Amino acid sequence: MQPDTNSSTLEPLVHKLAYRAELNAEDRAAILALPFTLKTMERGQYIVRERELATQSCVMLSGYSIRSKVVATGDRQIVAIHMKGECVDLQNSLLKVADHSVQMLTPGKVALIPRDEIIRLTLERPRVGHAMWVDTLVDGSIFREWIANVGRRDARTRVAHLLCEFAVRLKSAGLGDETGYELPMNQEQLADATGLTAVHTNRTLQSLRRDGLIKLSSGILKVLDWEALREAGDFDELYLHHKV
Amino acid sequence: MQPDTNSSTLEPLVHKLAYRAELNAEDRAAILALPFTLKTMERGQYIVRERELATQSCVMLSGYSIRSKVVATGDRQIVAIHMKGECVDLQNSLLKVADHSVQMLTPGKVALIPRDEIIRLTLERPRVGHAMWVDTLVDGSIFREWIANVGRRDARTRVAHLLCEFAVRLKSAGLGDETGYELPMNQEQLADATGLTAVHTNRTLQSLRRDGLIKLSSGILKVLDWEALREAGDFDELYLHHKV
DNA sequence: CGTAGGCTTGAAAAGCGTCAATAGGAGTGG
DNA sequence: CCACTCCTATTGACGCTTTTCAAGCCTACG
Repeated sequence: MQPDTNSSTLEPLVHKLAYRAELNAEDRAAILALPFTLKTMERGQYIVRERELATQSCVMLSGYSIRSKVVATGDRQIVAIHMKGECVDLQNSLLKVADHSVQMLTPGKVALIPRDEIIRLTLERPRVGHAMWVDTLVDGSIFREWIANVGRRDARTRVAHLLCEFAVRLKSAGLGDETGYELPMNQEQLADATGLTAVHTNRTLQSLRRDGLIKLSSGILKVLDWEALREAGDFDELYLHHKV
Repeated sequence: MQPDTNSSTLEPLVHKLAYRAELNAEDRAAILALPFTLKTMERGQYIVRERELATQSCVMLSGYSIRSKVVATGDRQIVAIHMKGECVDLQNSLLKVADHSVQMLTPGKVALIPRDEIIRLTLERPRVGHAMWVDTLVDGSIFREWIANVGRRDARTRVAHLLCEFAVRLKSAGLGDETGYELPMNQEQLADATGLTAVHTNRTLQSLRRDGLIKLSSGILKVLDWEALREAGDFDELYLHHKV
């Protein structure tokens, strides 16, 4: 089921898009034929910074990245996390000036594709354009769930929800499943993603551990009771639209 | 500048999309030629409910609507507000099963367009597809700002931010400006949009009034000091991508 | 062996939520 | 024109979740 995981081709993107809409062989070939620059990124390195002009789109080939915004008090809110195969910067590049930053969470490889090439491809091959559009709609769905998560859930629920989302998304990227995975974020980053402080995130994780839902140490998360975690996190994967 | 505001044609949609990408006369005509059902909606009426199958997309011709999600505790989070010209249900209809509800905030008219017709149009006229895609990307940008708003800003800042967003969006829809507008939400709805309680929203509004930033009574908001409100709300309209 | 980054802990304060009661205003019907 | 009702706004007192600040502790790694 897992496609070519060669980290030097756009195969992960094809895999992702083919999941969003039906693509024929020519469509796939056209995506693979996109010109791109391969770039090896370090942990913490910025792909785009807020207010910059973005002229390239970025596809994750390996590693993880986050999108974040900084508010007036200097606090940071992580608004999305991206993994293999995801297009992290269509948003910024199509809208020209970046309204948020994108930064590597771990080391990894990315493919930088000129914006104009993406646009050309979508105009020439409307089905590819449709797949990208649908993918953008799914991103939107995740954003909406995150709004609800930080807006209306308490700390414990928020954290559990995030851990559940990770499990499901990592599974479909072939990087984990409901029994556990490698969590690429530290507690401060979890806090920034859930709108909490690092201290409270720590206490919340302890509460989840104490109740036997998870085991988490040195970046390895073990889900001890998936159903309980799912319930604690008010998690319903519908919004991920994984089975289209 | 304002287009035909006839509330029985898709002109508001053309206006909106033409703002997102360049459309020629044929593109515009094709949009206007989309088959649709005109529907007059009452306040509070649902356009789509969470988990329903959505087969139609909905364009707002007049009035306001909200998207919302309900969490396990029964609390509601409003994740978006829509006004004239906006396509409120591409998200749900392209993704087939609705991951959130859409409901009228005020009475108004909407045009229901079969999903397949939208897809057909975007495949036949990639430029129209591109415009819709960009529009979806802007929606995403607004979602991200809302995540930051409810995740990292305090009550006063959140409310002020929302009031600022309204001013700018209403202005571009020709329904108000930075000096004031008709606010189509009550305090409970403001609370649901900002992730606060109605009581605390009330106190927050009073604080903004006391400081001479706004005047708000019976649904009419007057902005007494735009610069101060903007600052109080940590508001920077970049994320609305209004000047493409 | 020392340092740095991340994790953990405690105590106190703050912000926001909860509960419950009151007030105001618009519309309705007598 | 008044009485009634419904919906929304307002207020007060209290409690709880989360934040803040500050210190200490691990563990990986050079």
